[in-house]
Amino acid sequence: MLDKKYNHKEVEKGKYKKWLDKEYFKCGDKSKEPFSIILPPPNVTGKLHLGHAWDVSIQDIVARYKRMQGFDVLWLPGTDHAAIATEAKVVAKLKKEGINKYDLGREKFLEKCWEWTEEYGGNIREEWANMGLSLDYSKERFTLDEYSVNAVNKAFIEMYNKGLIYRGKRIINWDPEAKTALSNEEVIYKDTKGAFYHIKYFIEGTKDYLDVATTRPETLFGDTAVAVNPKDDRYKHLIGKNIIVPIVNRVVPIIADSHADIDKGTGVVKITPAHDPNDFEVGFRHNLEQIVIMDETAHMNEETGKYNKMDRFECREKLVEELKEKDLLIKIEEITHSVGYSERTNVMVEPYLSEQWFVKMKKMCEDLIEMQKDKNKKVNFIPKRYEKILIQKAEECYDWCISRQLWWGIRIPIWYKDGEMKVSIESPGEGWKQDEDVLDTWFSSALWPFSTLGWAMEDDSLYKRYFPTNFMSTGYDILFFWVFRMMFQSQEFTNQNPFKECYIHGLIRAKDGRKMSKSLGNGVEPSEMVEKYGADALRYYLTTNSAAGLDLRFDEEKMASTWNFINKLWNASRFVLMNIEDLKKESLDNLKLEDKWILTKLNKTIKEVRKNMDKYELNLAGSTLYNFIWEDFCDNYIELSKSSLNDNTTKTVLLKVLTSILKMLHPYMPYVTEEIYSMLPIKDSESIMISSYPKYNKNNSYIDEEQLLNKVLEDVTNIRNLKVNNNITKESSIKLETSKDLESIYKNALKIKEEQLITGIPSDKEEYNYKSNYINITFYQDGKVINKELLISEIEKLEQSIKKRENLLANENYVTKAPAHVVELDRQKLKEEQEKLNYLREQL
RNA sequence: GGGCGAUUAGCUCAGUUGGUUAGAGCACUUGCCUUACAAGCAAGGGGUCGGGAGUUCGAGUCUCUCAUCGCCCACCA
Repeated sequence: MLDKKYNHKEVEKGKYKKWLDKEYFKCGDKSKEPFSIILPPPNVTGKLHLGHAWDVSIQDIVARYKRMQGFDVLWLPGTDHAAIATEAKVVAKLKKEGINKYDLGREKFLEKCWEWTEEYGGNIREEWANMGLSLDYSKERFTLDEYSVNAVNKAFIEMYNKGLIYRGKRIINWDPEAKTALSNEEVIYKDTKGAFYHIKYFIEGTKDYLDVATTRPETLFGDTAVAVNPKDDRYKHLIGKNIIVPIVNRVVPIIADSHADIDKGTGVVKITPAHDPNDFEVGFRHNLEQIVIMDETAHMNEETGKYNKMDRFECREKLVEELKEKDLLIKIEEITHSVGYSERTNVMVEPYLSEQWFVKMKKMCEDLIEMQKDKNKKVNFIPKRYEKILIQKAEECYDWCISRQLWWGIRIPIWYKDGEMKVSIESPGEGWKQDEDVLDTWFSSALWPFSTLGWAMEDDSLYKRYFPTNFMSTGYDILFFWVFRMMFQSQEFTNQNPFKECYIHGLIRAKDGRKMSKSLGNGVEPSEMVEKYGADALRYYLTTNSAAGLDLRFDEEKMASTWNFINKLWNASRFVLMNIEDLKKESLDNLKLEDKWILTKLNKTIKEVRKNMDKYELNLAGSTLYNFIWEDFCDNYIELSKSSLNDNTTKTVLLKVLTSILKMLHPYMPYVTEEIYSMLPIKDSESIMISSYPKYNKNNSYIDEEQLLNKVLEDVTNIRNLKVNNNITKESSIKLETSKDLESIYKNALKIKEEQLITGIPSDKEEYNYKSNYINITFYQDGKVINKELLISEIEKLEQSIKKRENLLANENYVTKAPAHVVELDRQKLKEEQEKLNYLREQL
């Protein structure tokens, strides 16, 4: 016997281990059609947050659904070394111990990183288990294992040989804290208070100066020109003359370049080719010298004279003082402008001239756009709009900086000796030195859908069977970081897209709509919710409370109401199990009206749920189930079944409906459905996980009976309403006229006792009547206080409705143009309303 | 500057190719311990679907426009 209350801790205990022991999560049944999902690998040293919990719930639902439909499902788990994020954490930890990364040396430092990975790597696996995820752990991968490293090397070498990867001295985004280059995607722009510093630049040999405005005065040490727009009449005469950079007193040319915007600031712009991406381009066009004025920690270098070794911000302050003193500062105009910060270390990014490795993007972006136009090859995005966003990104693509001056990662397979350069995994021989840099962590992630399957391994059988994968799910925040890059890399190396469907979900927000973050202290841990409400409740809540692609505000009240729903399921199951214990053999020979009704509703529900599951509309499938279970099954069918619980047919219907409900809920709520399923007296498999998903069966539909009981239940509601409104008690006498078939249903639903029934009409009582096509019922009791107001307002409402409908049906356009069944429904409805109106008028 | 999304009940949100009276959870009112469940049951109240215009027999849904909030990209001397 089940407990009276659902206890998620009891229910969830031990089940995951059992599934693992039985190897239900393992793929490989060749007799079945393959279906594959690759889990987006979380940061190995991170924690599972609610966003992950959402993401993995979606995937597990799809995996379990497909498995129950008879697919050979591979859901491959893995973790990411997350180069910069992990390295930053290890550096911070060492710092606390008073150890400097560079003193430790590369090899020792990597040992520390591996230790860290071992220590924290288990956390993630534990949290996957808590969520009940049906991952095939025998295929688990890590972005630094040989599957990934081999693939990265193979891909790099191929791209290098094709000329898709090149080395160049460019302005990149430099993180002076982590001392590494970043890709554009790793820079976050934030509005920051700053100022325009207007500085006097004297024209050579004159006492005239130009007002040059800059937000970064300290970069003047690197100025090698001042530019004006060639069309700017104010300065035309100065083009070709020289100007003197203040403080350093360097003589530089005044050049004409369209980069200078006539309407912006003073129209004069200083050019610092080594410290600004636009200036770099200008410098390139005009063949200007590039003077680097900072070191890799964003401290000033020897080019800056007395400011040498000073921090960039301190230098700015001191330099402005000096400019003031020397009367070179015209004014300081405070502004708010957006400034780039490093995604990981949160320090202000410095545009920095350095030698880096890049992936040439133009051709691959064009190919991606082309492939997206091919119906058979494209990735289907859910929701669709993300395809457009991706194409826009591809249209304005720029080259991808892939080298990172870090140690934790996959090293670039390039070797140098005496100015020569060779691409190779192993050292080409004596005296060759490998490039010091590692690759952007996203370079390995981009290959993930096929590297994990053994694309670069001798045994590529998994790759052959499961690639391309069927389904990918991820948040929109990594659309450009990851989805985009997986697509072009996969297209480059396999000529096809890495997945057929790509489900994009939003971000989890706090209840007030703000981002969940450590600093705000409003974060919610999934493990906390699992503890409090169970994994089943968390999974169902996350996947049924928003539409695809939109953010979700986390609301613990809804978690609680999800728990209530499971408790409802639990108790309905309790009721069914209590009453079918002795069911030996299923039998449906004696179907009553309510049996046909619930079986038809069930059949419709199966159809609807499957339709939505197939479209990955998990919220719609979920709410269809919710309504069916709570309203149709619990509130109506179970109540009606109570009068015939000894009947084998009733028992069978209860079992059948419950079994189907459990199966359809299983992808959402694996634990509780497994628990209840295990107690069913008759079932088709040892675990619900490996049972088959309910199928729509058109022979199981009794449309007429369904309609009839729907009407009867409407009557029941109306009669209950009449009773409530008029205070009709259990002691009232009742005259009941209805058909034989419906009598017991009405009696049951309205809880009419035999002794209340009378045949004559008592003269001294007041009467209350309700009549429809199926029933004519009158209640008699003393002391009538007619609720005239209520009756009148009801009549008024009805009259309005009738008028509206009559007008509609009088409209020839409507009658001729609208579909026949819609018009027919209106006619029927009108008839019913008119009958009801007559009735109400009589009562008044 | 370019683009995307949101705006529906007091709150948080669903709403499929345009088609009966726009739904749910929570909150609210009234009455019930009816032996599956009081974390429940029964009956209710509450919405001119952000504003305006258009297409249509018919618009929460399609088109245009305005507003507010949010996000992404680009620029940022």
